[in-house]
Amino acid sequence: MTIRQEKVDRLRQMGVEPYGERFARTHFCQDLLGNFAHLEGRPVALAGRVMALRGHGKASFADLRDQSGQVQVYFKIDVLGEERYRLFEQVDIGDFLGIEGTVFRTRRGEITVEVRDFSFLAKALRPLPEKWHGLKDVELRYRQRYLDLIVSPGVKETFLTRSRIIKALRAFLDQQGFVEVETPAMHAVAAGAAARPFITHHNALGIDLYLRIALELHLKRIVVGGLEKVYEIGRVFRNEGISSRHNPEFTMLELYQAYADYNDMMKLTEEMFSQVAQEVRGTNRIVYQGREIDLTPPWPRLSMIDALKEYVGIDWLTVQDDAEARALARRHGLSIEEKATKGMVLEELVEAFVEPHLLGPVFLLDHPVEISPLAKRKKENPELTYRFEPFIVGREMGNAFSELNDPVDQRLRFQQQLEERQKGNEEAQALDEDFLLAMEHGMPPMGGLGVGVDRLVMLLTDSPSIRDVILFPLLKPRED
RNA sequence: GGGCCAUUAGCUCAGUGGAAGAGCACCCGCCUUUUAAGCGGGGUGCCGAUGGUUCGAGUCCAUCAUGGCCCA
Repeated sequence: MTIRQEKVDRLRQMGVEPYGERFARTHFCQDLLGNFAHLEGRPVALAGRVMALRGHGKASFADLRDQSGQVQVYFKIDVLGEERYRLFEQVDIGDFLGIEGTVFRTRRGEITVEVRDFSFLAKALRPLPEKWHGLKDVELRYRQRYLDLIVSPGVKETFLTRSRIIKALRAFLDQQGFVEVETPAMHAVAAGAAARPFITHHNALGIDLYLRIALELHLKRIVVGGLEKVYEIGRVFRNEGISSRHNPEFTMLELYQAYADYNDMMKLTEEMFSQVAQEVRGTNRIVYQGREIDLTPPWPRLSMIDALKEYVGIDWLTVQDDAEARALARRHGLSIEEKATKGMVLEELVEAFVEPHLLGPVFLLDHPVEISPLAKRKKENPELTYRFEPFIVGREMGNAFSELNDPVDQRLRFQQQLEERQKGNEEAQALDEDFLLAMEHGMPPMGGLGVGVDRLVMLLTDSPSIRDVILFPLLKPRED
């Protein structure tokens, strides 16, 4: 570090500014590799970071990298003259240079630029990680993601793919006639999902606010207002633990379609996943962690009750009450709280014995009403709702329902959630009076869908951890 | 929250109670088509932190910190 600082000082003494300004680049590195026939002998101007140096006394090779790729550049004292060659001797691996020169091919066949002039765009004071093994320390990879992007193979591609996935989602929804909207991230009431919120404070208003845990209730207000197909792709925040599948802030896609139901949402989901996979992978048959998954629609529909019968052999329809449900689950080795209701037990059983087996893609449907306070009850069985979750590789990829639009029932459901909360369930949903006010003005029946965008990106980039698809995952600050 | 594992040079790692090491990177010298360039020389360190055991601790023990994996 001090040695590199001395080089900066030396350059300034030589009258050269180590931190340049605008540089008029004519080509990307990849252009030279892909179009050598047309560029041989022609002048080009490249800008990028020095990735390697191979000195030969009075001539030297360097590898210059830009976003498109990497190309070799050749500095020769005959061409540059002694003075500029002395400047070149101050170049380190990691520096940003702008170079001008002519394209040729070396004896060994490598496409190279013979440098006629160059300038320092940014001198690096710290070295890059080792070129061969790269960065193995995952903590360093996340804390200094810029280094990870430079030296770890595939990382840049993952995030470029993430960008293409989000573009493809937008393209699909726009093409289906959905309107993209933006709703507040700071809420007076954190509702719309079962999760604990982050609390923040507004000084001028003198009130606490919550970072949103879902997009749902504001998007529904918009449908009340007459926009019939809306979506938002946005960050939500949940104050919970961190794991390879959970980051406290993550990206949700939510969409709502008036006059549709959850069957329409299933069709939309499978078409959307399929189309996005085609767009970024070029196929419906993707491989995730060694398993092949075929996203071609239609996906199987499996009700929770049928799933329980199929995977565990339990006939749920014969279960009479909460106590019997709890006893049944305990016989299967689950520890169930005394206050758990029949519907909660059903969810526990399915989560424990069914979900891990759902390689999918498959829609798991018809969730109990107690755990689905925003979903419409099933006509033929009011203990259940028109709700589904798409599962792929045993992983919940989203959540959707025919949305409850009866304001009286909605109030009742919220109140049941409040009772839950009083019993100690900190994740029970909050009552959003302002949302009820909107619904009381008349909310059309609609289908709604939420998709965990990060999990979709994991699936389509074959990434085992959510941290592989979030550029800066949350970490504890370092002490020093 | 619980269990297991990791933390040594800028990076990747070895070092299993007795003199802090290797490769890359870096520094000095040589080298005008090399490419994980090469040749010769140089170790640049708070061994995560704090206590303890011991004649002696990178190594053993305890606590803490950060991270990873598994579980709740």
